Amino acid sequence: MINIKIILEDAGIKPTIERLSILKYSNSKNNHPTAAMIFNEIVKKIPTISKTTVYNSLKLFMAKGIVTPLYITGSEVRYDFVTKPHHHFFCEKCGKIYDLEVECPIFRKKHFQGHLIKQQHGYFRGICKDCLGKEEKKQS
Amino acid sequence: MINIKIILEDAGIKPTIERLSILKYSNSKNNHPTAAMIFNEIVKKIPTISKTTVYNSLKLFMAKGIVTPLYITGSEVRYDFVTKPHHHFFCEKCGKIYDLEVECPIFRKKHFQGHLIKQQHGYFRGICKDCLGKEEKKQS
DNA sequence: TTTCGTGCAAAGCATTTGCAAGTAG
DNA sequence: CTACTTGCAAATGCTTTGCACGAAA
Repeated sequence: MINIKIILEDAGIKPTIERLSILKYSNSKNNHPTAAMIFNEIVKKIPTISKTTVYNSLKLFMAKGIVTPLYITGSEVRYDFVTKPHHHFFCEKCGKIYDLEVECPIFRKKHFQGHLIKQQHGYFRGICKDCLGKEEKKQS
Repeated sequence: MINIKIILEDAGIKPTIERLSILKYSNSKNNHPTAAMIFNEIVKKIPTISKTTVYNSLKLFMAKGIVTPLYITGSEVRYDFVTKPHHHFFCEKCGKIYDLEVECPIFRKKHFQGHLIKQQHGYFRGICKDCLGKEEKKQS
């Protein structure tokens, strides 16, 4: 069980109710939400929250390395709670992003062809097993 | 030597001067340009060209599979002329994108954990060898 | 009091859309 | 004539910025 409050305190971030909610939501549902998804969910419980605060908080979390941005869809940033290194699969049908654990030597290298590698990330795109299942049902 | 005109004709696209220029530029410099970079370059030779035409043409090329979008920087789409499968390294200092040839079994799979994989892309970020070289010079 | 956090409104950018005028066959 | 292409201008959508109010130490 992860303690959200301690994560913020360890990073030197004051744990306000807004920040706790934002970090909790980006972690709990494991759905790699957009800023809009986070806002729409939290505004139900904290009606006074603004999008500015969501963006401010996410920016702060990124600076501290607590969340990472995923540029997988092209039109909007998805936020990923940082745990252990992993990769992502984006379903073009339902828009869901799955975590993938992939073993490959290149993903452990610090240098490649003279370049210093600070981040590496496997992006996969296609149709997820759930959506494939629905297609089969339709046809039968 | 690639014949740009034939590529367009084979794809069923009428090779107008604008489209030829756009495709030529996204291929020749091998710099994975943004729409703005393409526009700024071409407007020097064809002063009447509009950004709309650049976007229209790129959309058409993507629909035909002639170019692919790269969502590597987060703030803008970079366009990649499609040749053989490869991966990308983005330099945070100079913004340049390098092609990488990486061998890894996962990048050849069509299915993974039940998902249908249509595209896969290894995405690396850090500091390129040129910028590393410049840093060393400064310090000495 | 001084600093920090919040949030409204406006601005900024990349991209898309509506539509009118031009071109090719 | 008909279908396609171009390009201006306006709109859209995500994100950032300016600024003022309010809370905390």
